[in-house]
Amino acid sequence: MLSFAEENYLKTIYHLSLGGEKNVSTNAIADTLNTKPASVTDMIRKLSKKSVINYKRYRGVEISEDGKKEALKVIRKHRLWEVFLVEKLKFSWDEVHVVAEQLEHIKSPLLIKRLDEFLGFPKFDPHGDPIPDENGEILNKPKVALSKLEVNEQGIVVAVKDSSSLFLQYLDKIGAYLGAKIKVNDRIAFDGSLEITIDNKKTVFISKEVAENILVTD
Amino acid sequence: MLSFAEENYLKTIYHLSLGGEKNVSTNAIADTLNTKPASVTDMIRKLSKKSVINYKRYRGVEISEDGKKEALKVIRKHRLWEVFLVEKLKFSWDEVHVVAEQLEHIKSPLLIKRLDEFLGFPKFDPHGDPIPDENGEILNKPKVALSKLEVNEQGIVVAVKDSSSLFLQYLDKIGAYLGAKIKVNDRIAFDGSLEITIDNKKTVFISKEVAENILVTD
DNA sequence: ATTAATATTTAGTCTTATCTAAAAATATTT
DNA sequence: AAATATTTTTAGATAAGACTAAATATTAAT
Repeated sequence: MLSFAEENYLKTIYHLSLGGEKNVSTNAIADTLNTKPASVTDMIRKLSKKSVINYKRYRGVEISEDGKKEALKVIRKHRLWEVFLVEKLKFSWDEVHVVAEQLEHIKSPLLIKRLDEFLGFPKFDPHGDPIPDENGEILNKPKVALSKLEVNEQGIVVAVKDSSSLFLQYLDKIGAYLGAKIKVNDRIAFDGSLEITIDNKKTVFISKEVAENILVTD
Repeated sequence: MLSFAEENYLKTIYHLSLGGEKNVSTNAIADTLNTKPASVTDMIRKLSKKSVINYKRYRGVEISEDGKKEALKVIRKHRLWEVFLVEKLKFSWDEVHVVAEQLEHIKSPLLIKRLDEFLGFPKFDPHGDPIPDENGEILNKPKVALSKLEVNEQGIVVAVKDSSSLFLQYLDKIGAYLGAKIKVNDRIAFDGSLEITIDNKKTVFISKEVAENILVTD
């Protein structure tokens, strides 16, 4: 059984290992967890002993199959709780993360089974990220940045790259909710900004940077 | 801010201080928490420094006003989560406690406010214990053991003294749910057992011991 | 009122998770 | 390829929460 801290490290390693390189560096882990590299080395030892990661000194870590399973369990819990908070308790997009960080560590398989049922077996969390099933399988539709669409193409908002409060609040303000349909009307050659129409109602301009941080599918 | 462990100690001290003596002994705390007296002394020091209890060496502890408030906050969370588990997630009486022990430590005032709303501002938990409000106020109807009723009197099941799984499962079996109306038909002089009718439907015999562990109000 | 029994505290140790400072290994630059 | 910079690890400390064993207070019993 993993401790809270161990679960957090493992989750971080899993997330980092999705971003390119398969070997995750000590510093990268320390940075995302706001701890010191020395602490990371200590924890890595423990996780390695529990064989949820593979580790060679000075060579970074690779998550094992077992570790991936454990990480996905935590991520499943996190995302299910986020759905609960938004759909049942009327939390806004940007308020859920901190609370879900705590709830994800509650140990009770029955609780998660029943929560899943209660929520109607959701497949995506409020940020549009897929919820792993009990076996750790993830449904993965191809996602593309809004900035990559051609003029007159459209897509459904399914996720964001930047999930800072500031960004999510901005999206709320312009009405670019999860599930919103966005059509690209025009691309301004000067700065790459876009004129878009949201849900066939509102037409706004967004910067290139914003468009790069909104992910859509068709 | 109190840690998980500190919250658990404080909750225990609060509960113990309701049972008669105002000064709670080191051993009593150790017994209910399944720790050793030496560990209790250590923790008592910490809690005393945070002024949630008053402590004099060898004289046991008394919970302070601040401490009472903190304890009631935790108890409020515990009982609200129990309502959620039973009413929304279809947990049975005897499954909720262990999970609520974990959920009660989640730190988010907003979460509890919204949960309370979502549940319709319940006043009692599934065991019939009152839920403190945001200010720590408890609604307290006088409760009496079923064994104390006269023949032909009746009452509503509002709580149990023994909340072990075995007992709760037995109550479920005979249909003596929270809120059930129980009428005492007869008292057997030989062993003090009772013949009762539950919800005007089912008539069963229960032992004196069982009757002493069911609490009712009128 | 001593003695015996019980309760409580102290002293010292362990584990988990963190830190700082220094040493060692790896990467990068010139 | 030697020198420099960066990354990672080691060594040693600290704080929380728990433990055992021994010492000290308090309470009960003769």
